[in-house]
Amino acid sequence: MAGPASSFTEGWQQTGSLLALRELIETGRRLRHVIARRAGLSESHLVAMEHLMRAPLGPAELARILDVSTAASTGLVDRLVQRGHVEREAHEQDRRRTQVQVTDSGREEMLAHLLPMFVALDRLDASFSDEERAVVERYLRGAIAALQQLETQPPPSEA
Amino acid sequence: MAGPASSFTEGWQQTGSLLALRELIETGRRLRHVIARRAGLSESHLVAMEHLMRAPLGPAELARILDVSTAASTGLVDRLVQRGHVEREAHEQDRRRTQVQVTDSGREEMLAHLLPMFVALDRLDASFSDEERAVVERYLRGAIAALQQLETQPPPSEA
DNA sequence: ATTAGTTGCTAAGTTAGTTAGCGATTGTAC
DNA sequence: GTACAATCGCTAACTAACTTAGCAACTAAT
Repeated sequence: MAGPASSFTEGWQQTGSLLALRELIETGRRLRHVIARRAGLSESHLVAMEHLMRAPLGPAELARILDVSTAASTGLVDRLVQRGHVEREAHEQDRRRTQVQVTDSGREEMLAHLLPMFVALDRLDASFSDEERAVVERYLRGAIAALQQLETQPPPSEA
Repeated sequence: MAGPASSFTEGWQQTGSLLALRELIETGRRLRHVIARRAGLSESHLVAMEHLMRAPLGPAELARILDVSTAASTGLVDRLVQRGHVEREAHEQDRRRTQVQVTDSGREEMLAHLLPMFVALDRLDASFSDEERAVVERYLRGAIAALQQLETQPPPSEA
């Protein structure tokens, strides 16, 4: 006998855009997994490198971003240092801290893996008009906001 | 000195929709991580359950979908059986195979975690017109196709 | 000056993956 | 029909990446 949640989803009519949205998230996850494998990295390493390429971070900041313990973050940074992808540097003002900085060679190697995806998506994006892109952006921003809200609040069943 | 890939991305103009697209993929990844944690599952378990809720699968099929070894797939199914989420059943025609079937309670528990996301995205989707949704779907399908193509072909640097 | 909190690490342990190999079974070639 | 190849799903031994607990050095707050 199906429970209430199963009954809900059985009767649920999903639009093409909604199905495509969920499939995109799943495809993005799979591609990241494939890229990590090609790069010889774990997915955590890949995500960490993507963040570090934006700006240097401390291991504790990285731990918070990746939602892992500081011990795990230390280990992860150790492995990225071993590969020559990043370097640890002393913090200018706070002697407790270090700054993890991506090396030039690390950045180049990461981009060699990520660029095909950037280029492919850029090409798709360029094939839409400004008006169309505005609609798409509004939809995607709405989806991002909805998902982000769920990250921080517990589901209704926890009451 | 920046390499060629770094120089490319430095000069790269990204549109709002392109930035939103990449941020959506990242937010989807984070939310899946959070949902897995809340459910007390690893991300592999969560992905496996999502697939099994669509249709029963054999451990070897699951291994291919998840891109893990059959040994890992066996272990994963073992743990899902231990939690009462799935059951193994003999295959009707092929005595080598088993079918992994989601239990009613497993399905209910998974949906309790996933439903808030479904509902939130459904609500967003409903706030767009048919014409707008058509544009969004075309964009998302294009993005999915582009990403799927990259899963199967090596990047240009491997030549 | 003292207390509270943060940073980043080590140690010991756990989880979930890997590779190698195997028996049972099915599929293919002859 | 027989022999061989391929597939399925598992076990064993090992590895990678995480966890919790705890610590010294340092900064923030009082």
